[in-house]
Amino acid sequence: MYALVDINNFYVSCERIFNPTLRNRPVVVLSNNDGCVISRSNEAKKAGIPMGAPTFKYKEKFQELGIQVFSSNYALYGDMSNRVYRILQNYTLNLEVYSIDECFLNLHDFSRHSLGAYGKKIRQEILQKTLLPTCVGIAPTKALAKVANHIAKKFPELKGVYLIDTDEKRLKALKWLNIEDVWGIGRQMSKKLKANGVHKASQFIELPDEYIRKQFSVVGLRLKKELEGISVLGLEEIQTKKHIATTRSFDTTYTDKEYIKERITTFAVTCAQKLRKQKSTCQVVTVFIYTNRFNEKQDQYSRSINVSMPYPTNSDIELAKCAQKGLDLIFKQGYHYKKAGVIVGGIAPEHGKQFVLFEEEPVKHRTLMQTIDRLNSKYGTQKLKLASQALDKTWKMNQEHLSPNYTTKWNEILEIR
DNA sequence: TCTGGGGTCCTAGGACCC
DNA sequence: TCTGGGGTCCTAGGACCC
Repeated sequence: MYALVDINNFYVSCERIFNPTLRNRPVVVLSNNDGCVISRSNEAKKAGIPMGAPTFKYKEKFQELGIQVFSSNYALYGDMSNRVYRILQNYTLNLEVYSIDECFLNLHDFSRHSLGAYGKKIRQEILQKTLLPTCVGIAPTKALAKVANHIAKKFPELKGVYLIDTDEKRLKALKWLNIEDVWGIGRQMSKKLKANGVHKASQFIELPDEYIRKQFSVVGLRLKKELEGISVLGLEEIQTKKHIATTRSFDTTYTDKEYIKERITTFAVTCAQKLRKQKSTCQVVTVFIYTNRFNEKQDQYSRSINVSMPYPTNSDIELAKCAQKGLDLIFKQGYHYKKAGVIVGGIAPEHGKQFVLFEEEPVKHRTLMQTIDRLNSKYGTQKLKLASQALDKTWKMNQEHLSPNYTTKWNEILEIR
């Protein structure tokens, strides 16, 4: 049996912990740059604020309805997430951190007769120790645990915990569940399914295997098995990432190559730092650029390219060089660029690097990078930069509604007091 | 004027091999 | 008139997730 523990309206709930006046009031949290809504309290959902609502279109509505608005505060959310996972680790080490606010637990060590009670206990402990409300869904497969969690969320009388442990309950749940709410069925798939008269999860599992395989590939087929109660998705405990990305939308569009080159360089450096932090190297750098897809009047252009390196590295200098080379290959003059990014792949551990026959990373880099990291951690991130990064500029995000870093910066809190 | 960022996995098609 | 079969690997693009 699997449990899915999911923190309710996570970012909003984090803001509420330290600001009790927000309780029972409509609250939303915005994305980077305050661009759009990415977390909503139940009150905000009821008020008709959709997920992904662009801030500029909803500003008046926020005011009208007295909705409290926050910029995203990842220092706070990341720290609260860690606290929750430390609690869960006391229950079992057999867990998969699925996202910042969701965690799968494998419950095979737990007594089958009291799974519901365990769910309640977990929920209660998290609430007591962090003030974060969660829902717990328990079922024989991960996809069904998702379903159970969804039910726990929708029916308050269940008090946040639902257990699917019989076929009867499973079928009842699937008859109730709308097809678009099934984990793994997104916009395209539900459109196709509804066009064929499939509106409920129960109808999906009645479709023949061959049909699902053909229309939705093995991914769809696996999902069918999972919903039938046959577990095919295991717990993915390994936490090594396959890609690490640093990407941003710009405040406005830019046509100047030098500007974009500077941004790309900084993204590459950030990727290198993320790699060093987790003691990894990479061997492929992907660079991409986009125009503004929302502006239909402008000519659209988007391209990405992979640049392979001769040896695995996590050096700022190597990655910056490589990313700049990639940009040179894809940049086209005359377009208005709105977004760019750098993604590194071919990730491997720093130690036990593969032996390279002809080329070696310059040894100097390793000690240089260690020094840079040390100075930056002492004097603030990005104090020490490469010359190809802009020295005079700091790229500030739009964050008009940022809350204090309650749990990680005590001096800030004391100042407020 | 103003629409996020960071991930995963799969498939199709092309280049290449013998 | 007639032009093989069976592979691998890589990339771009698309679907999905939170």
